[in-house]
Amino acid sequence: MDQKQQRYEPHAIETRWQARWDAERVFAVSDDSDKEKYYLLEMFPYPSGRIHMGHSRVYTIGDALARIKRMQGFNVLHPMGWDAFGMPAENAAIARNTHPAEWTYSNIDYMRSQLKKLGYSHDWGREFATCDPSYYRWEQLVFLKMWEQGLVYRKKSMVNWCETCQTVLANEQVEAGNCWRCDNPVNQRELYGYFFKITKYADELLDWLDKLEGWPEPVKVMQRNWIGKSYGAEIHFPIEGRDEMVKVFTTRADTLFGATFMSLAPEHPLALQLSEGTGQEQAVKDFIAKVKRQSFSERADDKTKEGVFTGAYCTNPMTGRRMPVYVANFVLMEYGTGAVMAVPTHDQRDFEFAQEYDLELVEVITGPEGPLGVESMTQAFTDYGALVNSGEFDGMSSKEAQRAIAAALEAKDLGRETIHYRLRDWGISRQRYWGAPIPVVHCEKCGQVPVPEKDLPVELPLEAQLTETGGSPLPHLDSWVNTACPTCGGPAKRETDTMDTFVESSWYFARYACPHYNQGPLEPGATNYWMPVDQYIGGIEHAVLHLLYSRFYTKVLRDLGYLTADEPFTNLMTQGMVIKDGAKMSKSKGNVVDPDHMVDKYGADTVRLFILFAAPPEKELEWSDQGVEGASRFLNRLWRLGMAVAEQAKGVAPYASGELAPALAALHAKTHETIKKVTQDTGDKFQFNTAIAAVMELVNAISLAEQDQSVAGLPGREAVLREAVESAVLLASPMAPHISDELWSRLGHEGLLIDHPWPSWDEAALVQEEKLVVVQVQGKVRNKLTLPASATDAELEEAALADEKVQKFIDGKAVKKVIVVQGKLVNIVV
RNA sequence: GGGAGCGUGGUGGAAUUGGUAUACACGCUGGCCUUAGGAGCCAGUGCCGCAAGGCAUGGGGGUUCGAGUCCCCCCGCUCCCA
Repeated sequence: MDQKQQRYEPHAIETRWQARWDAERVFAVSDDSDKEKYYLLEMFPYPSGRIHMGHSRVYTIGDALARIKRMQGFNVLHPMGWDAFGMPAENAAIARNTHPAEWTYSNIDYMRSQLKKLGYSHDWGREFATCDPSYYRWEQLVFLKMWEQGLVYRKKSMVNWCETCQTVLANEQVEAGNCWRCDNPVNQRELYGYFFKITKYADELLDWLDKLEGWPEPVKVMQRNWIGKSYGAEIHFPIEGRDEMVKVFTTRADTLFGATFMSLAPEHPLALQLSEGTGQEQAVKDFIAKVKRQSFSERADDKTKEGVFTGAYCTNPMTGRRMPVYVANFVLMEYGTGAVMAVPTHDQRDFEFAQEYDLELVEVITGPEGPLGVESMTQAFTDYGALVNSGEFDGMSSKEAQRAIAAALEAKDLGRETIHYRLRDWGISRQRYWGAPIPVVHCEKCGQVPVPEKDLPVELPLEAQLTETGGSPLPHLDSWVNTACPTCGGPAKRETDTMDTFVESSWYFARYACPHYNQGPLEPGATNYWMPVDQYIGGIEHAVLHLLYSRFYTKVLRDLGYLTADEPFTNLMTQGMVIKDGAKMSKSKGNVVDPDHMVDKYGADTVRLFILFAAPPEKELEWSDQGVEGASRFLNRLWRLGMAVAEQAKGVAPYASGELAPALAALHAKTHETIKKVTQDTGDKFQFNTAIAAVMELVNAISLAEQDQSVAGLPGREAVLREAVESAVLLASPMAPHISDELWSRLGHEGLLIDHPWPSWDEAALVQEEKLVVVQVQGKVRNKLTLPASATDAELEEAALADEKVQKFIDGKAVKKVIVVQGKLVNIVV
């Protein structure tokens, strides 16, 4: 062995082992196995150019778990690929005068090499990029099948338009009025687009959340809120002098008798119409224009409740009251019907609005304390209660009245009980180039015609030239746009919108089961075996985006007969962000740490170990250069000990049985305690931080024992040391796989640790002869006694009472009570 | 405004069903070794106190033999929804 190799040299070691893993294809899996399957998946990356710290974290967490499961005897699928369509490719292509495809594929090549440098156990044989026609052709096929089932439709509607991105966004992709990707304000525009009927699955998506026991509660709550199922009534308010109704959805039909005016969203089609000829037309126009200039947050701010009278009136269908119709900024077109029956006595926003514009108050619900009196109300009474001033419904509870009033309205054909969902259909049309073409052609004679299956894929034309103005080049690419109608053969034009890239990520996880299958999107045998994903890992920012779309799409695939799984992900883990100096890493803040630089400086094992050690996975991780140094120091320590023991215990088998001196018995016990702790901390929980702490404790204990002169030459010393070191190496291997494989080989083993069984602990080794018993007086710790483990509770009590220090605190007082806890604690009450 | 979560040393963070608060690591202090130290090893490190001891898990109450953990109120921070 050459002298140089005695030192821990991470780069040499890592290159060597990565080459061997690659050459032997050790991470390739098949579904032909007697072992139980375990499908572990991290959210796949967008090939933006370089791996960032967030990627390193999610893939390190996933890799540690994948390796543990593999060692524990599972047939582990751990694939990797690329979410490769998307706008950054277009922007980069324009900026660099290249093509999105070229930019994307070169990024993929670079990022793949980065991931490999981190030593992840991905099965690269299953890699694919979603921008490859062999992938998106199946998405187009599913689109056609969805079309047949009425799950896709085209409509003109008000849509969210991001000016910066020059495209439409789905509701889920608008965050606080801004674009989820570029964070610029989103405005409304009327456009044609294709929609997936996710609303048809609203109930199933909601109900199944209760069965997803392996999902974090916050994510489920967010999805529940997003779906927003509410029971209530639709109520029609006839408009005075017109043959039209204002339709309203309310969950508080019980307050109908208190509705004294009507509030419309500024975008409501009736808002302007109703003001025509009333003299209020200009005022309404000005107000709408003003609201349009307001940002989302200004509008949502409770303090700025503003409105304007339209000059028109509608009629309360129960009381016949004449209700002035207002346009109000706090009413949003996106929710409900864009119109709110205003009950100022029992809704706080309506109350404030009524105060501002001096509108009438009628109290119709009373609480246990009786009526508040409209004169003295300082805020709305929003609780449920008993009805008053409500005619035949007086005395009913809110709950009873809601149903009774809805029934009464239905009898008059002016309303009905109904269920409302906040969830809207998923708009998937994007006015962008770098995406999967929507397989439809538009014929003057036949209208919209789906492309026949045999003509798939509709390939994205790579010859398109992007222009600096940003829009999609597809509408201008005549050679591609002009085609023949599949039905009549006449001239037709291709749809030039592409699909939302969230469609690709809604089924990639299933495609990993059969990435090369070319008879359809999914091969039944493979997906039946692998799906659903047993453990999914990714950022919580996708709680109502990717994670909701994927659930929906999985159910669609199931109903189309492509899958049998009901849900895509059995267990979900959402990892926290990586931050530096208390803030999210960003170029503008200058606090970005590049994982590549860290790997170059310290090696992949150190980076991985630090990432896992610094924080539990679901929490934020504060990057610390000193913390990385600490991880590096630990690996150096492990290396030195491993090498020392390899030398001293050459040819010695790990300890199995025989009498041991107390110090050696203690190390043997520590070894098994550590195996137990690491197994438990990493198994169902993902507490790699405490697992690593336990391995560090073991290594500290080995280090002490190795230097302990009092055990030198004693029987079993080398065997115990070997057992301890080999255990430490095995337990550390999922986190720091390269150094572990290297030490394993230096310890005289042939195989790879990934193929080695996970160590098991011996309960007998954990049994100690003596126990530390804490003695309290009045609940305060007064002494700690070392007593035989066999001591009974009575003996513990006796020993505690006899103790000098304890006596001092009892101070001659009468002992009232003694509590003994399972041979580890005695509390004396005086 | 509504909902959820979180507040533990100088720092990141540990603490089974309520049972030794501060594991592990960083940082810091002192020492050893060294031509040197961004290496290694040893010791110390919650606060007050010479000590005995007392006080400490955002603040205040409560339940309990015993509370970081359970309950109530308040303060602060974060996230989601409006």
